[in-house]
Amino acid sequence: MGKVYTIHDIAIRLNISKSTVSRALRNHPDVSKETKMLVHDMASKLNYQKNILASNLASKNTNLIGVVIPEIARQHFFAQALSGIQKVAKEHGYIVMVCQSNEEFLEEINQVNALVNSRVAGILISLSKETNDYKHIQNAQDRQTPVVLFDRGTDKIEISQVLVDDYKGAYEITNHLIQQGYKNIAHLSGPMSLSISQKRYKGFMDALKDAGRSTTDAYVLQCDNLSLDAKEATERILGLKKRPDAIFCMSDYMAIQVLKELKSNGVKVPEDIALAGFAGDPITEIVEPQLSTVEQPAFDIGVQAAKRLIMEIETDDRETLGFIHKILNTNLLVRESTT
Amino acid sequence: MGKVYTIHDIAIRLNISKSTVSRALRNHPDVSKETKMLVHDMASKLNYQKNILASNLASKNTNLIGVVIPEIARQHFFAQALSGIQKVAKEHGYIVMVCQSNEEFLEEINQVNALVNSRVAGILISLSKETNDYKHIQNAQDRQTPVVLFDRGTDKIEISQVLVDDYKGAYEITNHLIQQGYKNIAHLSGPMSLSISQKRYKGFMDALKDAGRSTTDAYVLQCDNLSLDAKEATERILGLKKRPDAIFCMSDYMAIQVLKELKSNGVKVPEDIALAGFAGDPITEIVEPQLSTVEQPAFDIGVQAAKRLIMEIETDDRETLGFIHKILNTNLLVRESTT
DNA sequence: ATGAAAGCGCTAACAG
DNA sequence: CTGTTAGCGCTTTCAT
Repeated sequence: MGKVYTIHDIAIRLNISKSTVSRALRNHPDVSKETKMLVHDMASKLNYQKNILASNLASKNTNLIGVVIPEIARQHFFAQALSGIQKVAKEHGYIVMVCQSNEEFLEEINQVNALVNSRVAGILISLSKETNDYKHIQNAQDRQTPVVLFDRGTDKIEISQVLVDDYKGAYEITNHLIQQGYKNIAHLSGPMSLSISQKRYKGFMDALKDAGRSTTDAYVLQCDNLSLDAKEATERILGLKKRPDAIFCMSDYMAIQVLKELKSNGVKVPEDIALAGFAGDPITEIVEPQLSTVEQPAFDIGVQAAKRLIMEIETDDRETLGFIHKILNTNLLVRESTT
Repeated sequence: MGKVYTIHDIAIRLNISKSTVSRALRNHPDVSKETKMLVHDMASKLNYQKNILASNLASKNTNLIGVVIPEIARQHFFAQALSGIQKVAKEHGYIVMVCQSNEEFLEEINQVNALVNSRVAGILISLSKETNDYKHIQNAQDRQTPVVLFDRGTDKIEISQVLVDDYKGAYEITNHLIQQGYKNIAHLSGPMSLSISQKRYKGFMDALKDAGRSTTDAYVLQCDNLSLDAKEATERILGLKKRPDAIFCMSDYMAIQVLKELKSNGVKVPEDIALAGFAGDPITEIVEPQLSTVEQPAFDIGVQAAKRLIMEIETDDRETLGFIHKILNTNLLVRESTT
């Protein structure tokens, strides 16, 4: 039932001006030690809490960082990246607010706009798989809100991005499959609107090509959980007259589903079909057989992206700071499912 | 580089007053169709976006709901609950901002205070496992910010809570173990600061008692990942002279780790030792053997908690609305690991 | 070192 | 239906 006190209240009680209180509270050098003491004491006595809305409105800046990710759950990657973001944000005195786009374009637009309107200091986005238009992002930037993309980027607009070397990661694991002697490698790719799908697909194809394999008969299924889910895709693969002896899935999440489906069809991994994923989700270590995958530096992506965003927020010359593309390395994890 | 326009800008251009613009934008009935048209047109022409800070400051309310959860990842439960929260929030025009306490008390306090200071309309909290003092929550309520606890509650303060029937869930799965003929059931409990640990522990003990079992020699290990992690706990159990023939873990997360450890020690589940978890995490269906567990209505918890919070936010008589304790039912999932 | 005054961008009586 | 006038609670010149 407590009244909510303002600087006014404490100014009155101390018989000084609002301005002085405001300064004292922010530890402004122009305030005497004694006044500061008095103010702080009174503040804690009244349990004063600064109204951040008012503060931000007046000072025209906030300590909020908005994060928009496709989904918070299921993908261990985002959770990890988020931790990285939060670590850095905290160190620099920012609070992060997280929004989910649920992989929906319209929802992403909504969230971004809501964040901009809430006058966040900056925004970190990992694009939804439906996103193929970037006006909302452009718009945010135009409205002086720095934006940094992480993990899922685009070349269509000028913007800082912190990504993973998806191409190389896919290339390496495909190559590993080839080295292991698998002759007929299928690829379950993701929606091609996603940069990561494209790059992983390309890495896959190039690895085949470079090994002198025909890429024309490489069996690729685009699997986006809408028109085609992993379960169905697996069935199709199993139904092929020339059944692949290895499957490279563009994500661990897919790989897990495929594994489940293979098992329930009595197909042995890796004896009958080898299986590889992408992400480095901890679950790949738990399933049987353990899944080979491409480990991503998820936490570090978050860290780098947040650091860059904060730099863009705090610079006084955005113009000459420009944009960066940072590509982080992956790490091939060879496990039971491909050996 | 775009200038950021305000209602003032559009008022000037249209030669009307700010108030009318403000009203038109909010679709106030007192504004003529034509003016509304003009205003909206001009607004979109200038790409006007309302400054929510100013709006909220003036109207003294926000459309933000803060959520504080121990951790966003790893526990599928929270992700699910969050989805439920977001669904309801969206339906009612609220935006949710999510904060992690990382299971740390101090971090929880920080997050709650930050949310209150940002003048969120209300807060949903699932307590950290370190939390045993509730001043920060009391404080938020005192400052007119409704708070609802979900999943992890407490009886120490008067507050609305949406919980799961942990006691009954634990009782039932323990009973199932007993029915299956397991004679020596161990329990890996969680930190006793957590209401859910206590209730699950009690459910376990009572089930034994009611079956006429001696509870004094029931082997219970309190396992909080700090003083004792699941791996170590498993080793201890395996080292027992009178080795248990079943283990009931207070969480699926624990159960998975135990399972891993049992396997790596060549112990067969359920032949040598049966294993059960709690939560209904999808991972329990993926591991081998599939884990018996107690399914929680995670999404629904989120839904109910959010609904209640919004009710408390929007009521004009908080006093007589009072608090509620809502206990949702669980569902026993019997699978391979206990049969 | 402190105060007075203006204003951030919006909403909300109150008039008319 | 529209305009005028005050604020919301804080920051920020500009004086003193």
